[in-house]
Amino acid sequence: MRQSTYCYEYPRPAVTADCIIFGFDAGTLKVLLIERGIEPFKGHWAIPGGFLRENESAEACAKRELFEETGLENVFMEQLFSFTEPGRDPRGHVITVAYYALVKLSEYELKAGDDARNAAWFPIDQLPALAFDHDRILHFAMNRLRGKIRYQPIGFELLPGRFTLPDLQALYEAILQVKIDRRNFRRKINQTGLLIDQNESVTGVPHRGARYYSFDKAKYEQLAQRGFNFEI
Amino acid sequence: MRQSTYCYEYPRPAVTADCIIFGFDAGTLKVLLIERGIEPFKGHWAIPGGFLRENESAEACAKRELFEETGLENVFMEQLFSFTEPGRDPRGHVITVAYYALVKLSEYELKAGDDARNAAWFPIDQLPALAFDHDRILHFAMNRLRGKIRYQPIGFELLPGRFTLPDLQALYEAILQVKIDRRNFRRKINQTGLLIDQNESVTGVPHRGARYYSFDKAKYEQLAQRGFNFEI
DNA sequence: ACAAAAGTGTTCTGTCTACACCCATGC
DNA sequence: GCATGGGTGTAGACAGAACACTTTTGT
Repeated sequence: MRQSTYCYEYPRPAVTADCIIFGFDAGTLKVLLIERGIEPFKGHWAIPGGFLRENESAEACAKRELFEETGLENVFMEQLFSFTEPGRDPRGHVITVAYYALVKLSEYELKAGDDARNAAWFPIDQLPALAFDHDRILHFAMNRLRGKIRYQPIGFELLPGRFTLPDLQALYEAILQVKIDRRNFRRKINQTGLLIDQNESVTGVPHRGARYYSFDKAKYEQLAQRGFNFEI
Repeated sequence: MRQSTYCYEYPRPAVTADCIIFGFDAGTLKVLLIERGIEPFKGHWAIPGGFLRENESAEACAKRELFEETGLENVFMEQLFSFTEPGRDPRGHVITVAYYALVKLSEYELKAGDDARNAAWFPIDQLPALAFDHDRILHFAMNRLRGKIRYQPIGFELLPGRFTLPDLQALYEAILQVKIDRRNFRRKINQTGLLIDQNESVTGVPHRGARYYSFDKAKYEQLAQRGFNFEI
């Protein structure tokens, strides 16, 4: 049996790891939110997260939360920022190490269903009121994603293993919130030499079907080590 | 009188804020380090930092540490990363929210002298062995600085209010570790329109003295709000 | 045959790079 | 007058932006 209280000479804030989980579906960027079942902010939507366990790193905690909510593992995850102001949480001083993850919604669909808690995907421009300072954290994550997608090939983490160039372009347009010229976009992407042509096309659409490609991650990592810079 | 112990139902890691303090002097990028007077790592050099006080934000804590070590206030400071792995500190689970600060060494020189603890500036390429995982934190900070100086006008935070273009170029060369063409560098800087000519030159040197400039921070902030992007 | 989206090249413009000579100052 | 570093312009290469027509497919 474990002792029921932990005592320290100096006060310590509580520490949580929260994770903004982004997905991309039907041309729309989405985030996974959890409806809180307990106070404070009962009934509000919140970013998934929880308190660090004993001797658990924040990243391990965030990955655990992600797995519990989505069943997904081995996805792209990166530390975002730590929010440490007293007053963020009415229960006392709680500091949050925030992460963001990019998941392939196509893979997620298969595994969902363990919903003891109420979880839902919200389009990024149709968010409900959020608990705590989670709107601030989410804006932080959006800005990071917008900045990073331009010089790191992280967009592919949001698409299925096989995707089309129109898909990829729609993803960039949704995240950057700009229209991109089709010809210039394709040229830039092709110049990187990091797409593998799958020699297959979309079928069953009433127009020419787009070609499938996949991202050559191994090649990218080789090049990255030699100072190559992905830029869109 | 305050109670002598704090008890919580669940275990909590201890939280510190540490701050890498960068300075620039004589063409060299430097960091301020503290020689530890107590175990663990007694006698090793370490990044200044300390435990969060009750209801203190990590940023406030880092600023307090900075002021205690250097006497400087209102300097550029930014959150770097949080280090949360158990095992970082032999005393138990300690998570560190790391910051980095850029200080004008010219102003610092005036105020130094409150050295109860042993503090010293080390050139970035002549570092001693560091305590804990502080070498990792420092490399993190160097990479951030290198990345950020290219698209944010933070270099000016390391120079005196009045500086010359050769000074500025030396700063960029020291941080980016590349040689830059003098003419191209000057053109780029001038194109930003953010330097104010002080109509004065260096004197007392056995060659033509370089002109003094200052950085127009107010103008930059105006432009930044309208989407202007500083790029070198 | 037509509707709907995929695919493809060229021109123009502006920016980055490379490069060499004169200028001011103190000794 | 000479040694030292400060200051300046130009030509060629390259990359980004703008732009319109043809191709494929299902109905």
